[in-house]
Amino acid sequence: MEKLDSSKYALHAKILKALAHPTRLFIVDALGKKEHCVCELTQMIGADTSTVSKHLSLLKNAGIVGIEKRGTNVYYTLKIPCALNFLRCSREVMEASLAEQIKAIRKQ
Amino acid sequence: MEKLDSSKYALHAKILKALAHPTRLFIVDALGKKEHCVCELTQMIGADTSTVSKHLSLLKNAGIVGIEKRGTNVYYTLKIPCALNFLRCSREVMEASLAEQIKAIRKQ
DNA sequence: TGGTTATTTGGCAATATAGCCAAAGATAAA
DNA sequence: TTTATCTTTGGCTATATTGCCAAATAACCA
Repeated sequence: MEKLDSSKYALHAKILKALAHPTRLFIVDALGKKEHCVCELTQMIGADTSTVSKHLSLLKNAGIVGIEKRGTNVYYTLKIPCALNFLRCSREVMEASLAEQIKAIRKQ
Repeated sequence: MEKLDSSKYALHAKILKALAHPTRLFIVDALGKKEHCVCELTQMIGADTSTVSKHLSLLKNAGIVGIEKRGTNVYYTLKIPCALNFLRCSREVMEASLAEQIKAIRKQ
């Protein structure tokens, strides 16, 4: 096992942190189906454009999404399809976790 | 696709957030090999016991680890082995991301 | 019981994050 | 150039997170 202070864990954490927000998960999910410009995503999400833009910039920084400018629009694409496996996997974690919590509640 | 305000994304994000810290990734990695008590993890990590305990409690809350008390020790175990697939997957994301960044630097 | 070790919890300060508004940049059309 | 649209950035406040110390709790042993 690598040492804690090695960069491995920090880099891992950075990727996970980038994905660890409901809005950003929604964005990754949407981009997994097709590219979208900021204005489309803004409408789907229903937040301020600047807020959505900042989420996108965060995802771009983590290398998860990429951009393509066309006219005045900026289209975002999912660069790492593996991120979707991530989500599938996290669903399993989530469901196992929920099942456990339900069991715990019933025990009371 | 589900709506943004559905609980799906929030629950996903909660799991990811729980994993999104270098120390907690280290812990999950370590517990993937064998159970450990708090004192062992504390020594490996080199932080205050209370800090490690709080990280563990956070992971427990997310349903990722479980505990077994033996004597005065509390042994933590990885409850969701899928979390390790997570890490493998995130490694791919990370490596793809790094490769991209290196490419970007060379372009300058 | 009292003492010892292991763990958790409360409290605090430093730092990071999220989301809004307003302003600045960028691009295209008139 | 002016205008309009799309996007990003700066600034701000509210909130959350992290990590340490100190104190409380738990379990065992003498």
